[in-house]
Amino acid sequence: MAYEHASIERRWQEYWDAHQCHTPDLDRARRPFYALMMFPYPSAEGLHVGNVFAFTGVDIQARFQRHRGYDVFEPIGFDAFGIHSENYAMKVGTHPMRLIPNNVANFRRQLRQMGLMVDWSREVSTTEPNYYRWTQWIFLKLYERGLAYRGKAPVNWCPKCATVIADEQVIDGMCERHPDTRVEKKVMEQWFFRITDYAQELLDHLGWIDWSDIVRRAQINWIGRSEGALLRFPVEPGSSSAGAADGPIEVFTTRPDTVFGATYMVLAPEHPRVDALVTPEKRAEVEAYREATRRKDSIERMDLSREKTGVWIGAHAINPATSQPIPIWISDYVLMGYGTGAIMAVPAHDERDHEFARKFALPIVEVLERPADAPPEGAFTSAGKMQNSGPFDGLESEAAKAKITAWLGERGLGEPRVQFRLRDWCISRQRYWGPPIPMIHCDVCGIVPVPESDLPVLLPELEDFRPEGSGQSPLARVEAFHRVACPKCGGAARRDTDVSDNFLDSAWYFLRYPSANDDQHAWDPERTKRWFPVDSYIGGREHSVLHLMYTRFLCLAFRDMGLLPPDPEFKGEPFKRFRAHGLLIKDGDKMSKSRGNVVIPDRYVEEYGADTFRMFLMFLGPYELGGDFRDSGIVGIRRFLERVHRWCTEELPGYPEGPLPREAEVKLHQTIKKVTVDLETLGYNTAIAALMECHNQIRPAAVRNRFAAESFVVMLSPFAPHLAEELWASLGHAPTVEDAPWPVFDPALTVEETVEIAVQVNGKMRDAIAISRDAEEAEVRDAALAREKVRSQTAGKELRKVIYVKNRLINLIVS
RNA sequence: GCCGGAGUGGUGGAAUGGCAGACACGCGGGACUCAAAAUCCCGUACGAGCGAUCGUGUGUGGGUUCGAGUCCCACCUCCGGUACCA
Repeated sequence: MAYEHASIERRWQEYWDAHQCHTPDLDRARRPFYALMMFPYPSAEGLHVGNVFAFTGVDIQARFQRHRGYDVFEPIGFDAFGIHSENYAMKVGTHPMRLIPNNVANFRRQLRQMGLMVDWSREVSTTEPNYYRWTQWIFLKLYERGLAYRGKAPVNWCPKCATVIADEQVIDGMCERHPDTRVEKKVMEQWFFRITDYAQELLDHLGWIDWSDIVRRAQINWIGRSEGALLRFPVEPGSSSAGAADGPIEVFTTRPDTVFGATYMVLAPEHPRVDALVTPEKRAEVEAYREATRRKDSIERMDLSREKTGVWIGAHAINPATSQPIPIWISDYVLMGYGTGAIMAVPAHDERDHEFARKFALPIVEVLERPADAPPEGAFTSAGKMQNSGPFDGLESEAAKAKITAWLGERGLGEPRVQFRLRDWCISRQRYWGPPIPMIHCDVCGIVPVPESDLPVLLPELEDFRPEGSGQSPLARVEAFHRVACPKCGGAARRDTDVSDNFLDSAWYFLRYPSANDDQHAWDPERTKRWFPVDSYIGGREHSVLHLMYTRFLCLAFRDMGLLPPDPEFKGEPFKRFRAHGLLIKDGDKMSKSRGNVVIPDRYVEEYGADTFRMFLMFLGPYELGGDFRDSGIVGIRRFLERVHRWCTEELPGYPEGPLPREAEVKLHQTIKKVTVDLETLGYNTAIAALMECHNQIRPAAVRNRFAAESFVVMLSPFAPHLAEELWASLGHAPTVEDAPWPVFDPALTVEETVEIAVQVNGKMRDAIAISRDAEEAEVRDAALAREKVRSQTAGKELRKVIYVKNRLINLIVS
């Protein structure tokens, strides 16, 4: 009987559904294991093989744990809010409310045909009111806690998206979604979440959480902690009468040791003090520069090769160390968004300041001795011995940092300071396709949250949902939505017409899954206690800093609000283990819609079956590195599964029952060991290779051995679940193979009785000898020396030394 | 610039410092067949040789070691991330 994948896969998918095989009892599970895959973003093109690659890796993990006796919960949902969907809807001219259900249905069909062990009874969808009411509820909770605030800030504005986008969505100054569109700066009033309150804790936890190293590093860099000092530079009295009265200008520096070399200061053009500090005769020039900066888009501003520009604003500050007046400049190389938006410029010891000073002929004072081996020109940016620094001359600069900070501190001119690169999370989006922000603006009462009992704030159906480009959300055009009575005073008020960032939708979805059908809570406390944190989360490294950081932040905040149980072990971290999988490469390029090289799985599933396709994707390369997708190899997997099928269903019944030959038995036990380890470490490609090797060896033995056949089928099951069910039944078992325990190997049977030992002469391979296991050196040496090939190499020479690695190799050193 | 990752046969890729190329694809040969497909078997890094065999070989150049794809140093190339962060 041929391997007919279509009927086999249909049969078992129907069986799983009919018997609810993948719907664990969430309240009574004794050994819960939460296997999470990343929320798919259903697009019209449907699922592509990149998604399948990702999900299959999760499913294999889930099935493996199920065989190990865990109650596995593997949920899925759809993340269909957001700018991607909205832009696509505009492109095809269909309303997202009508478009999304079709896309989701198509996605669901494709996912089902892959044979994932997904609990379809707990599917969630971010665009459903019963989901986004809780997204809005989270907003309210953060607001209550003081973690949501309204701020005016220069934000990234994409003219094509016609909305504000996050820093993280700006790629090289271009919009993430429109690589040809430069992102502009625009000052707007926005909602922010105070993720920076958690900067230190988010950083600390990265020291111990079990996550892919690459993601931990990316987050560490993103948080960007740096230690230094906050220094105060008084404005020179008289140089700017209006500006001096507002107190000193604060700067952040990591090099307080070089403060004696600060010969000028630079403020960001947007710095709020500029207006008051500028002298009348300089005002016109300064205004012109500030206007030019405003118009400059971020790509221009970030271009490092560009020559430095700037304007002296006419005023002076006092260097707090030297008490000398230094000029105050503005320049766009100082960013308002980092530190205080102002710097002390030390041209001798900072490359940027050096370049600027050269251009504008500002004084350069070296306050560190330049070692003889350092280049004589340019800024000297390393540590060194202090000079021209008054009482600190001769000190090592590293040691001087704290001393100078303390010395300035005595006069109230400085203090130690830790600065983070991480910024608060801008939540507002001036778009249509997202959950409305549940806030009301009242002229009398100010900002008033929507009462919880009024949630959800439904997103109105709006035929023309295009953004205007004015910065106003399309929702502002809907009078019935916009105008509302103030919940506090009852007077006329206005709803916030922005929607929240799509990253908020996906920052808590895994909390919703176990409580997907709960109308009373966002997440049921008892269930959450049992299923949180998530045991295994596997996803793309493109989410290293955005999704994964926001998610961690929310969970730490929920923990502090008492919305999540205290957790001394994982300290509120949502994912016990996170692993980043690799990307699929196609024709030397990463597979993506924008490159137009995506591959759709349907054709392959139809022709070869889901099992073959799953296994093929896992065989392409190391799961955590990704692989090169070329379909030429898929027949290899197909042939393998056909052989296994034939072996189980046709050959085994005719074979005599009996033990495997020793060699095959050893191979079997070695394979169990190897596959077990490989599944734990996501080494799927080598696990498959090991199964093939094993099969190639036990099949020719031509015996019917229960343990061998059953072990093999169970090990195959995470990769090829439908076929494994079929074979499990053919071996005489009742369904389902998922309940079969993972095979256990006998360590004594993982080692051969005789081993082949490599023989080297002077480090060069010359021969190999078979000898009994754990043989003593003398025995191996004598055997080696007796070999013809060895003799020809050692003839007439003296044996100087023997290096023997048991069961591996012997190296004879002769002279 | 900085931080990661990767460079191994015709191809995808294997290799706790110990026989480089497992496992596959492809290719060559054979069996079966009237023939083909499918299947099965054998071979397949490169060079020299009829051959046994010998030599060379994991991006480049050095080094450590009895022994290096693996460790160290200095480079080159590709991919990803990030960037006037003071």
